[in-house]
Amino acid sequence: MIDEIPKQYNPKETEDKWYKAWEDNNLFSAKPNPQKKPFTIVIPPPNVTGILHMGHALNNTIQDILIRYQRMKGKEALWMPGTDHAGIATQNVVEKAIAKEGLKRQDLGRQNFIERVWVWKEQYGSTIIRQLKKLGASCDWQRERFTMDEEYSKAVVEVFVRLYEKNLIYRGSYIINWCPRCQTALSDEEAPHKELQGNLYYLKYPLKDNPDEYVIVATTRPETMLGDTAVAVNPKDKRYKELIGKTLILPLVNREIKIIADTLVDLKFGTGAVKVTPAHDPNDYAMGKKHKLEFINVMRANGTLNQNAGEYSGMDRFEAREVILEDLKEKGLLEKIEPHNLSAGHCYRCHTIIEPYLSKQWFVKMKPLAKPALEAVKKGKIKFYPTRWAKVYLNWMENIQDWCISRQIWWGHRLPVYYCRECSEQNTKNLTPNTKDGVIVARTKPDKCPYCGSIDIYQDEDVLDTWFSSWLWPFATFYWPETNGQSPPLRGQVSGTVPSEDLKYFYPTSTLVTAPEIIFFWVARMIMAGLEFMKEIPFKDVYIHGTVRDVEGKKMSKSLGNIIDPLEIINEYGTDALRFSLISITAQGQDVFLSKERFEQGRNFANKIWNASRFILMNLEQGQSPSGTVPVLTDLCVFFKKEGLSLVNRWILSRFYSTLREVEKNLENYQFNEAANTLYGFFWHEFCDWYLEIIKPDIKSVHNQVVMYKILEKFLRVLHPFMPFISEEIWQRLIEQGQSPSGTVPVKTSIMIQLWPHIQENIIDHKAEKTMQEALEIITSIRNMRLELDIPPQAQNIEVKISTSSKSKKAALEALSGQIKNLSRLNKLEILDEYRRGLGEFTSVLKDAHITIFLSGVIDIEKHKEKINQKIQRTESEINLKEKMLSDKNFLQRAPSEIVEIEREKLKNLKDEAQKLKGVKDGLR
RNA sequence: GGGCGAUUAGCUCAGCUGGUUAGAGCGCUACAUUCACAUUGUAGAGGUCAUAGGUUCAAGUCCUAUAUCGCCCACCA
Repeated sequence: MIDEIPKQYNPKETEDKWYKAWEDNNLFSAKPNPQKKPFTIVIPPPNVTGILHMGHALNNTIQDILIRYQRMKGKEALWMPGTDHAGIATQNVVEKAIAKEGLKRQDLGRQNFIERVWVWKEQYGSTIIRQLKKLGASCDWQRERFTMDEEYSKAVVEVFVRLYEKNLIYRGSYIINWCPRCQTALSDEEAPHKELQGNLYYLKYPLKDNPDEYVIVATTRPETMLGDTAVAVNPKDKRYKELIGKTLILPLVNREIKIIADTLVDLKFGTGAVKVTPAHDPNDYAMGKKHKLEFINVMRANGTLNQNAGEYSGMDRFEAREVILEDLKEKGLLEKIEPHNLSAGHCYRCHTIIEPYLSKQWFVKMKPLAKPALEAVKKGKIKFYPTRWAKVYLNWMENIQDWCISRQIWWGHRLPVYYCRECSEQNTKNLTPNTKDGVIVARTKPDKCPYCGSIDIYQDEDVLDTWFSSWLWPFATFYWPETNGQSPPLRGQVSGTVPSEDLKYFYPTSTLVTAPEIIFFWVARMIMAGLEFMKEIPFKDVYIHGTVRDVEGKKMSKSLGNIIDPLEIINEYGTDALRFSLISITAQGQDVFLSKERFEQGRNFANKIWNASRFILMNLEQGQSPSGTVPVLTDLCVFFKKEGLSLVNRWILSRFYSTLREVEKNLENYQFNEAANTLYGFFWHEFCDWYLEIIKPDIKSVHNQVVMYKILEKFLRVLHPFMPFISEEIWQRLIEQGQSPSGTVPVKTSIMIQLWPHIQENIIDHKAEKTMQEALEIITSIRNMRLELDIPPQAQNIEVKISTSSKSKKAALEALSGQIKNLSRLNKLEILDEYRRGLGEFTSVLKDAHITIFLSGVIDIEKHKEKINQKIQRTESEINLKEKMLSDKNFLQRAPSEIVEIEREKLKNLKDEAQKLKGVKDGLR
């Protein structure tokens, strides 16, 4: 049977097999259980158009670690999965697809187009879900949600109506961010500013009274001059004082515009005179309102100029810019062009430069929602990890602007807004002013107008911002607002669970794991929505992880071609390797710089675990201990009372529990890399490199059998959240083999539902750890000496004497002498309590021990002397430092006495060591 | 313009609340293959902790500047 275990771990043979087993046995599902505390994570829903990238891999690995850990800790752990309909992104993808057939969405019409999107969604929308499964994500898939599910959409409508009724949603004409390519309004967050290399154009606007005189204005977007309706100067500006109130002739259009005074104008910028285009700039818009200027829109939705642009009508905005500059230049009205760096908003979906555009949109009033959300973080009800993100959050929240939520696209939640044609006509005629412009906001389409009774009613064409549904994710996924238990059945039919109970039980959720880019879009808004609609925070902790970058620090993106595909890594190295490598290099909240080679570490670790386990399985007695008195799996505590354990076993057990404690602490503090590295170091460098090597010759002893088995078994459980597949594979083999005939042992079940090992404080033995540490140092020194003295590795006729004046150390060394001989490949070892120098020997000095090696062959005495000399020098310089320190009155007075004691002790040891070294040196003649 | 982060070994990075000799992975050097594992083992080399001040008995760690790189936010037309 053992022979069947291959020498190399093959992830492909285990991963799909175990994932299927977990799913088939419903191990991911969670439901309210009054016996247990809940632990809930809602997944940041990936876009349906998404394909798994490293960011997802990192994000979801972290969540899976948390969920698996808490599940093993005995919590009812729910990881709620789902996808986001991603309005603009998805619409763009499908538009591209139909473009291949030579079609535009307008050719299909709204209804048909949306049907196409649904078809697309059914076909490709589960790609990302399948990929998350490859990653080992233990989501409760029976609960999978989609932001356009029927029930979810009800929540969206409900929220819109409630906010409208509270006067927190309004409609109005404002300058918004317009993407001429997507042809929709965007929120401020969706139009991030990027630096652009542009120009500052100085244009001359002639005075009406005196066409030979000009006011020169500076602009970065000269094409908007066609919509200018004023020129503004600062009232304090002496240069223009005389001109305020005068009239200018707007070139090319020959419109008369006034010079107005406004403090908004910066005296130092440009010429101090600014052209005012109220329909195309937010500042100008404000001035336009204030000074009652005319609003002239010169652009169409697609970014071409409209009929107000006269002869430039039909040109693209950037094409028009060039032509207009040409024309101005011809008329001598272009003063100069200066290079100028500016920043402009870019569409976050298609990267087109945003046009500030006057249009009628729907907005959410944010200040009232922000207030409690600010408090929640300020009072520490919600904590950010790392804490610095709280500042970012607070800063944004304090300066929050109203949220533009209407989008002029087709894919999304249509606004629950209806218009009565009758009323709006009446209203334009100003006959019935109390009909709210015929606007009806309702949960379902009304049969007739509540104002006038007309049945001529139509729904608003626009859809809502995707984030207007995502911000409800922590509770809408539990079928809020249904609360009467009569809600729609869960997908996959989990019987006995009623959604309202779920919401009560699992909300507020525990931890949200996400990336910094999404704090404003999603995290902040979820907090506002949770507090507004649930009257409670949506989550307690927010863990913000870093961005995955390439080795040069660039964000990984398709267009840069610097992507490392997680699926390729899974294919090549295995999922566990991917997860472990990612986690081990991700310091809390720091960005991750990745190259493919990084994943070798995880693969190698998996292989190490595999082979160590293979070794243990090969050497593990079946079922019962050889003596028949000690069942292999008897609880350690009971066992220890009966039998005294060797130092080695006490040491490794203590090390294991110390490690476990460290890992737990790290996980509770969201220090995943620390946890992973602690585990790695323990298993590889302590358990494998030392422990297994030490016990190898005596591996069949009862103690060694029990301890080796117990540590592997417990280690696998601790490893499981990090490397779920390999831990399960080995666990299954181990449990089967280790099972005792008495049947008192854990039944053969999945590792993922086992309990996390309990820290047995009484087994942590610092003294044993220290003694062992020193013994290991001695072995290392002997090995080192062999190399230094060029003793061939095969040579075994080596004699060593270890002399120490410490009685306890002597006892420990005596107990370990067999192992020391073995690991240092010695033929004879003596432990003495006093060092006596003799001829033909070579001695190394440790803190309180001499190691003397006897050789009859040829050796390089000079080389050895040199080494000793170096060591003496190093020790003496250290002694100097310490002496200085210990003669410093300030130090003695102010440092805590323990520290002083430690330093004194250290100095004593150093002096001792120097003494011994000198003795050894003298012994070399 | 405001804010945040980074600067530690050849490379990529850890180092939590100041306190023994600053760590890891990769790479490098030497040696090792009847050994669970060469995706390995043993041993080793390699660091003025960006710079300058300061606080402290004590600074990689705290404070203040400076430099370089990166990110986020902002209505300089």
